[in-house]
Amino acid sequence: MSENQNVRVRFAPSPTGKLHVGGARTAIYNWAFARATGGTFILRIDDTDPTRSTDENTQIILRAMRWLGLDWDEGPEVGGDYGPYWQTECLPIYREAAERLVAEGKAYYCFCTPEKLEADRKAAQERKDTFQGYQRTCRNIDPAEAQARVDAGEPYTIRIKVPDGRGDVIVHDAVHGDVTFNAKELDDFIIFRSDGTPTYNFATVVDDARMGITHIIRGDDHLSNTPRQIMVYEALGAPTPVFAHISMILGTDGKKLSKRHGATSVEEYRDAGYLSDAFVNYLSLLGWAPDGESTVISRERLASEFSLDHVSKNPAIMDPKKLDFINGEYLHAMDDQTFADEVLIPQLHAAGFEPAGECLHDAAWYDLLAAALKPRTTLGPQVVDQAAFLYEEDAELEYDEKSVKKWLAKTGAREALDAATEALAAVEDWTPEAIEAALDPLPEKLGMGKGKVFQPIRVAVVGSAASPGIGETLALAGKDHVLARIERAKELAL
RNA sequence: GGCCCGUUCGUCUAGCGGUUUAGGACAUCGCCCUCUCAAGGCGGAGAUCGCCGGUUCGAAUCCGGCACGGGCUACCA
Repeated sequence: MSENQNVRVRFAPSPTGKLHVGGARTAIYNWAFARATGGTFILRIDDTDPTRSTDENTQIILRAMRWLGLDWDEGPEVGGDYGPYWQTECLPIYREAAERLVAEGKAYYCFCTPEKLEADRKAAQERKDTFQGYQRTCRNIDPAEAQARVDAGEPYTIRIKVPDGRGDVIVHDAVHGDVTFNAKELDDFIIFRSDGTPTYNFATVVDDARMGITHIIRGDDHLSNTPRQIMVYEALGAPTPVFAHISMILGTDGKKLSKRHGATSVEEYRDAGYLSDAFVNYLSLLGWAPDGESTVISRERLASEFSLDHVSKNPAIMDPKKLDFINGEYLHAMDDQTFADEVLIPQLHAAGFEPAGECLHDAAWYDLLAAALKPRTTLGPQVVDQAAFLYEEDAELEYDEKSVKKWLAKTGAREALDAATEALAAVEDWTPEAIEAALDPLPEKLGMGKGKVFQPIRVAVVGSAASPGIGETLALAGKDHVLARIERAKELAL
């Protein structure tokens, strides 16, 4: 990747809402591309729309970026040599750039009212013109006259002047290849509104040029706007960057992602218990594949192997099942200690099983619980249901009806529980190994299958027929509780 | 209306004219392991590569048309 020594990329969200998964993936690709090429990753806040942009949203986005682990080299909080990194602070810069284009004859004042534009558009439609854009009414007004009208206080916008005979405008796109547009189809579009604010297509280009952005990785809804933006680069006399338009992320029904698909924002995934690494892993593979084989890709690998030519062109449907699988892979790869500290214990606190800031058991107990639950968990909060039986009062433990019917209310169950009581009461060192050593001889002694013996014990202690191994389960529950629960369950056993 | 983009198993994808009886992963199904539930191991099913033509000895791969989906065409971003 040494050919891209001076790569500068940017992620430029508008703080008009939370960071959604599509935006997150765009951010990830920009970040990964910068890291893989040894370039610079810039974060810029595109808040030109003051009515919809809020500071709160900005904070949410910054928080999401940090959670995702996408560190930026320039931007809010870290600064940089190409500031400001907030568009609202750049208004004079845009103004100056636009005025300069007018002075150079590359842009012009337009005095058409919205009503006139609307009427023109309608007329073009009725005439069935292939071109339905701006009719260039004000393009040839004498500059001196235009200036006089501006000075007189007449409302105006500023339009870019698409050069006559510009011919084909070619967008060099790293994922789509060269995409050709005919300049004749391009509007003399507005770069400055009558209220004195710049339009998006102008402001971004001014900033991207000013910041020396070399590659623009963004959603492919911008592809059609790109030739317009190229007109601005050319008017500004700035080099045009390489573009990379990435596809959309869709919901499971193949439609645009929306609330009815469940979680759409990064923070919702964080709150649901997904691991940052797993989430980034999943999202990066949604539209990019290093080799077609790998499913679990470390952040390090992403940051060293990411390349634009392996980005796919077609929209991707979000698959929650695969996200869960990958999250599980990361969970299972943790050591027990880490799983206990970062997943298990926080979840127990969140569930209210243990009082905030306090641990009811010793470290060894949590490690044992972690070891027992880790392979059974693909998403953090799942440990809550699995551990719930450990936090019930013995007398209030609820029995799952089906499990009782299948294992307790059966002949032989009573016999098994009696034998268990005797064997377990004699266990001195209450560890999984010792418990299993005590229980192991029972099936043969009683002449029953292992299930016939162990399942009634399990249901008695857990309340249901599913739990980790019997040794671990009983060890975690504690000797006194186990014996009490078995005693209580005998009433249900035949 | 015009312009632009996209289309490989249910899903994410590999594939860049012959090595492809189209590979992997998730999901699904079955088997093994087993005291249950998971995890893990093994295996199965699943794609006439959107459709129709063309180029070629040979096409998922190149070209054209069509269909379907999406985007832009705003004093939204």
